[in-house]
Amino acid sequence: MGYNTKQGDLVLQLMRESKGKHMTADDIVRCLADSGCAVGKSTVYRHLEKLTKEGIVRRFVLHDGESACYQYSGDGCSNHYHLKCSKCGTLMHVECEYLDKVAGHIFEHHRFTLSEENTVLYGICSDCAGEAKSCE
Amino acid sequence: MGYNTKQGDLVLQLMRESKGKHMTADDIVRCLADSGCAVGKSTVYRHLEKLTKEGIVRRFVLHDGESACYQYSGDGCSNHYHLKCSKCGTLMHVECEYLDKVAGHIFEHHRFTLSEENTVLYGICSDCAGEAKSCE
DNA sequence: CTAAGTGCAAAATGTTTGCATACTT
DNA sequence: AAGTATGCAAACATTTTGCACTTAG
Repeated sequence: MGYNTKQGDLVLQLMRESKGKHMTADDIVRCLADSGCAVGKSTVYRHLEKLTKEGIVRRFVLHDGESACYQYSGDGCSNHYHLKCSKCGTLMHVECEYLDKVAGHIFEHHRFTLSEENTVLYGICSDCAGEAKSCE
Repeated sequence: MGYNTKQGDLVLQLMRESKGKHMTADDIVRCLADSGCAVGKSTVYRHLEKLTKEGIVRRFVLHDGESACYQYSGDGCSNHYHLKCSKCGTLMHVECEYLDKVAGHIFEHHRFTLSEENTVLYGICSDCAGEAKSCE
């Protein structure tokens, strides 16, 4: 896979541009197609696998049966937490110094290496909390 | 689903007996079939979904594309955090003042009401972190 | 008797693979 | 030219769903 190809560049470039965000394989396929540079689904998967192995991209699964997400991990990738509302399903991305310390606490006091990107904090978002409990 | 059925009992009973262990839906189907009490796959899925909603069983996704695991969560599992090792699957129950404050922080700063009992923190336990990375 | 539960097989994902063709080097 | 990468379609695995049939209340 040493060859340099248009498709490989497109995938890497998109991931790099989307630093901070995470997207599913399908998002990537659609995004590339929308920008007029369609790349085959299998090709996208193959590049994502390669990039993941190389550590350039990180792969993680947000609970349930949901599909895998990929995120550029390149340089100083700011880890962020995910808050998911159990009612409406909204996923919130949170960057927060205080929360970053939590991983440190857990490691020091509970001897457990927290994986922020694989962890989803469940609860109720303000919209759902404020409204009547009817959307269940 | 108020009805009491043989199949429902079998699934619940198996989960209860397997307290501490976790198994995939397929494990459960196979296990029941092996003990001479075959239960249809869809029925097993339906009961697992119900039990999960009721909080009697907890659902996990340990790794990437792997299938979901279910574990009896029985009684008194509220008010503390769960740490799940992505390698060995061990579930740790953690009570901790510091972590209790996290929910407060999230509510105040991110307007999100965290649900401790529905949240599982994923990472690597000290046993797995200490050993060679061979159990993958 | 009526509503709910069961289980098969088919559909619906999300991901991987086989293979002929196109592209890199 | 020789070997890789691509992309379609088919294969896969897991979970969900449609529907006729059984069972609990």
